[in-house]
Amino acid sequence: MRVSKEKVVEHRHAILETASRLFRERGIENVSVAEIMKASGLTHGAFYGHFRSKADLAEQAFLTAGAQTHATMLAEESLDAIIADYLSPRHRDTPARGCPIPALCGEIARQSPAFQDAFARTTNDVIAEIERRITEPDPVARRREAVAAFATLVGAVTLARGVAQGDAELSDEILDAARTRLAETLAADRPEDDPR
Amino acid sequence: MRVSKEKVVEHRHAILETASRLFRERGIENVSVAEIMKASGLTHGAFYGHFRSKADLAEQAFLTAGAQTHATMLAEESLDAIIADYLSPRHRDTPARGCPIPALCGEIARQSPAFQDAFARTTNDVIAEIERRITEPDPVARRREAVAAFATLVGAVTLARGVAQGDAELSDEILDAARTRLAETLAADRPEDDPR
DNA sequence: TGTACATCAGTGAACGCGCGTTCACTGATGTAC
DNA sequence: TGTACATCAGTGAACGCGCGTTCACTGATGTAC
Repeated sequence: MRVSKEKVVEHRHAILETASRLFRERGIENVSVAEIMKASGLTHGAFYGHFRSKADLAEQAFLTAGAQTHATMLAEESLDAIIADYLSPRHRDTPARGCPIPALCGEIARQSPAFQDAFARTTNDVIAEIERRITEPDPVARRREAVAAFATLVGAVTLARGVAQGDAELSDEILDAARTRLAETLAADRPEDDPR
Repeated sequence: MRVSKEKVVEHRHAILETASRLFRERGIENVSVAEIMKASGLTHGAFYGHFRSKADLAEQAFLTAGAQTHATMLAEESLDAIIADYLSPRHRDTPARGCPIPALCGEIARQSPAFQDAFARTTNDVIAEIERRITEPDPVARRREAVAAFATLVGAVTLARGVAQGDAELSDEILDAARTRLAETLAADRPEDDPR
């Protein structure tokens, strides 16, 4: 049956949020359209009134999650705070609410060119947000440090999630080691801030 | 029709090698049993004479790839050579022959507990191989550096693969930045070797 | 060494299942008068 | 403001397809004599 215009907007929003959450939690290919629609309080047939295809939804859900992550980073004052959040057990254990980059990185190669472009752009945006908080004066070195730092963040979260079930201690160790390493690199960038 | 005992061994080996290659290239869930068997020169029905299930094959294929990667690392003299290999465009572009850890990390959470244990063990083995080549005398700091270095390696390869189609320049930049960062960390560990 | 037969690796049709997507239908919403 | 009707969001059955897995059958291998 037909529903009000307000409900249509609400439904579209619910589908996007549910998909964004489930895709990060279990991967795009492991979540079905029917499951997303059921979790959004609708039946699967209504899906194609809101999105052109599952691939279209996946791309928009990624952008939604990317924008939320970017906004969270903008709100953080210091790079230390961003790193602490990114490498927290909480971020490792709740990918559904976390950064979509490590969550979906492995599936990107099989997505559409438009999705791959969006993924690369979001990655660049996040790196830029890190760079803005590095005090190193040389712009080339600063950019390089930001890229390397993000690689460490993504690798630590990805690996920590991968070994979480098989070796919980190693998982914690990975997060701690990455945090310590990044803190040392940061400190070296601003010796005047670090009295050691 | 029945085949010779030698052929049986050859067939099992072919299935394992093909699966190991295809799983790393496209992920376990995106390669079918039928495709593996066809690429191994057999029909899908013969599969269950060699392996109990696809999950069983996946676990053994991972261990095969892990052992090969471990052997390659053992053959490398220096940590710099290991890092250069791991962060090479060649490793990024041919996951089928590369380290199975970044290739399969994202799918591990959905595999059997036995598989997850094997994944964590292999990760620990690779980290130990890195640690053995770090000159830092304090064992706690040395272990920490090895764990952080591997997180950076895995993150750089994973991210570089993720953005390879969408932004080839960024992909190269990620590999270079991680290599530079690790080289600097390494140099700091052995100031007597680094005249700068 | 040669023959007869039991063994069993491989074949390919078939299974039940879940997937993404389509579509005829329903009935509440929104609009024209 | 009240009524008649056109619109269209949502429903649920149905589609073709590929998946992992099973199984009756085939015919070359390996063995007992």
